[in-house]
Amino acid sequence: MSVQLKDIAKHLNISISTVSRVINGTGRVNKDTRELILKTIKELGYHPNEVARSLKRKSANTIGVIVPDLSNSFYASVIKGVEKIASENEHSVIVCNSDEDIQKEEEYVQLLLQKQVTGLVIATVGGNPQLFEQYKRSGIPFVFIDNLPNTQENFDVVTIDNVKAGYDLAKHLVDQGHKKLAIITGPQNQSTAAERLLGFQKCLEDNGITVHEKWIGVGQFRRESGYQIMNEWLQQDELPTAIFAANDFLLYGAIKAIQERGLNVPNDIAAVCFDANDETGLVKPQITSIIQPAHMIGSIAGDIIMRKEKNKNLKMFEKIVLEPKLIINESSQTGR
Amino acid sequence: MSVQLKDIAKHLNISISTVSRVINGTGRVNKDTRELILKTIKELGYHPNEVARSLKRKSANTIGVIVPDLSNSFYASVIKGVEKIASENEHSVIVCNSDEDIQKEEEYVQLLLQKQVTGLVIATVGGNPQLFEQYKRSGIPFVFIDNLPNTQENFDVVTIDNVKAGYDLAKHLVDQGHKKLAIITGPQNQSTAAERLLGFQKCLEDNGITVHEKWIGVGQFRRESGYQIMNEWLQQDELPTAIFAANDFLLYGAIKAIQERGLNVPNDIAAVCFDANDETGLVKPQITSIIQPAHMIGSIAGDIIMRKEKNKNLKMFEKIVLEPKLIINESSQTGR
DNA sequence: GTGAAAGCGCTAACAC
DNA sequence: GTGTTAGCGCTTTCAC
Repeated sequence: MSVQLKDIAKHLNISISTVSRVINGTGRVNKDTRELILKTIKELGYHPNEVARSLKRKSANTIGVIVPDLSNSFYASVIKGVEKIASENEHSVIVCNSDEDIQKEEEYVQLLLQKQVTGLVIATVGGNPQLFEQYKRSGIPFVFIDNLPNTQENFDVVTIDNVKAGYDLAKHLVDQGHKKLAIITGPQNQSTAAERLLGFQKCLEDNGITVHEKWIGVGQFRRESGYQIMNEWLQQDELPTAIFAANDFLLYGAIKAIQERGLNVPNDIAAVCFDANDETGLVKPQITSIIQPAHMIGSIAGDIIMRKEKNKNLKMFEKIVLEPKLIINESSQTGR
Repeated sequence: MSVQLKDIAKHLNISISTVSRVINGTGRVNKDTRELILKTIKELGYHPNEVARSLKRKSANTIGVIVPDLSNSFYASVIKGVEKIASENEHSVIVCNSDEDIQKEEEYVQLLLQKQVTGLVIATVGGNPQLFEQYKRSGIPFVFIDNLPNTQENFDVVTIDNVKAGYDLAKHLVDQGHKKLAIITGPQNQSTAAERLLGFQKCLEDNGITVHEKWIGVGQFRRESGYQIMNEWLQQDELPTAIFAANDFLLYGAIKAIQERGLNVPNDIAAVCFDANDETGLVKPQITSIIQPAHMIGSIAGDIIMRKEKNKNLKMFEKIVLEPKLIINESSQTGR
């Protein structure tokens, strides 16, 4: 039962629309009545019902964000980036955690669409391309970050060149003299996982190094996967001299396995990965890593949505490819 | 223009209300027409407009969450906990990041209220008590986590006993023989910061140890604060033998300062803190820390809101105090 | 078992 | 400069 437009109108014996006008700053209103209205708004503590506004406006002035893992600092930064743009434009952000579950992801997309979001920023975990094409017809802008949809359709995209970054990261290991390289990557229906693998393979081929099937590990983007895959390798006779992980959690798991075996990183096995953002500053060994401009990815994605909202008939799709940084650290510098 | 109720009604030459009935499963509808309706809903790809529903329902079926820092894994876990309960109850979650800024926090509270959220989970950074009392009259449940509002009013609260936890953590250092203890805590208008300090002081007093004013550092809950405060101490003649930090970021910053000085943790200076959740498993030294049941805090907070939604006239406030765990690790075990 | 109609709180023509 | 009114898309009485 909060106070609403009609209450303050009644209170002043004027019409509801005049009040609406001063609230929205639209149309001309007599200066004195404006003052009076503003005053009683304060007094009565009126706040507009955003749901009613959204219904009228046909937009909730909200950006929806779907990420696979809220605990991952990369996504946390992306979200902060989106939020910055959103709040600058008086929009809010609904954050959803798909938990790397395609089903959950689809449900959230549906829900956000039903909530009439202005736009959607999504790091898909391999959702059905046909579904995305169908959503596209809703006219609500989808901006893909991180993982791209497996489709020929045009979509807005903000990402890095994962093939190239994978190549560069592998090249760094090759330059250190490594010939026995293993890779731990994520689900192959996630483009990041597939492309980073591709870059890795390409680099090895270009440098005349064999890519061993047995040293291509595929798991979820989680510590447990990295741990488990590494453990299997550690039980074999021949060990790789360097590990390339497609994200940080995979590598943390792998390193745990390596260390439990009494081996040292990097002296026994070197290690590199994507997205090792050390929030603590105390991770040992410090990880050589590809660092994506996460905050910028989020803010650009937010910008695209804002731009499309302002210019509805803008039928254009942007593919923004950002430059990541290769940070070289202990974990790839063999002491020998 | 997406398909809506009237489209599928028109398509079948029946009334809008019948369609609404089958969608909501309310009232009796002829079995055949029901089937038919369900079928065309599929065909035409109808999805209800949640905003319209929310307006009618006067609730957005959404839980709002405001946290000071999305990058903090403690809050990330809390959010996951809230989200779990929300999705079990077909609600969604709006996440807002106040960035430890009271102004931003207030704006977000206002916004969420306007968005007609079902309830609000908030880790306040010291918002105005009168404001909270005013919000309370809105009838929308506020559940406080982590930091409590500085007011006598009753509110729902899910937290730990920070005084006791602070006491226990300090006691651990005392038991290790430390007599020269320093504390780095957060803004004193955040109850966690104040209460952890209180517990620390109480413990020292109980054990006949002087609490030195000069070794009480107050900053933001950030790495930079910890770094800066520790650096100042390091420039003095006398050094503490142990550092107690009110959260993990503060301690990471302090340790950085200590290590840059060429000193060792824990051999030169022992260190403990709250909330050191090591997501990587590679933080060295491993931190002795009070670990809160973050996921549970979130899910209980969500539960309270769901309960209050179901039972509107439930005029009762719950104060849930959970037990944290004290995890003893390297950082407090002096080698001598 | 079904339909007509009111209304959720707001905005924006359109009249005056 | 101000008021009247028609919706936004849905749910829900109330008739029939």
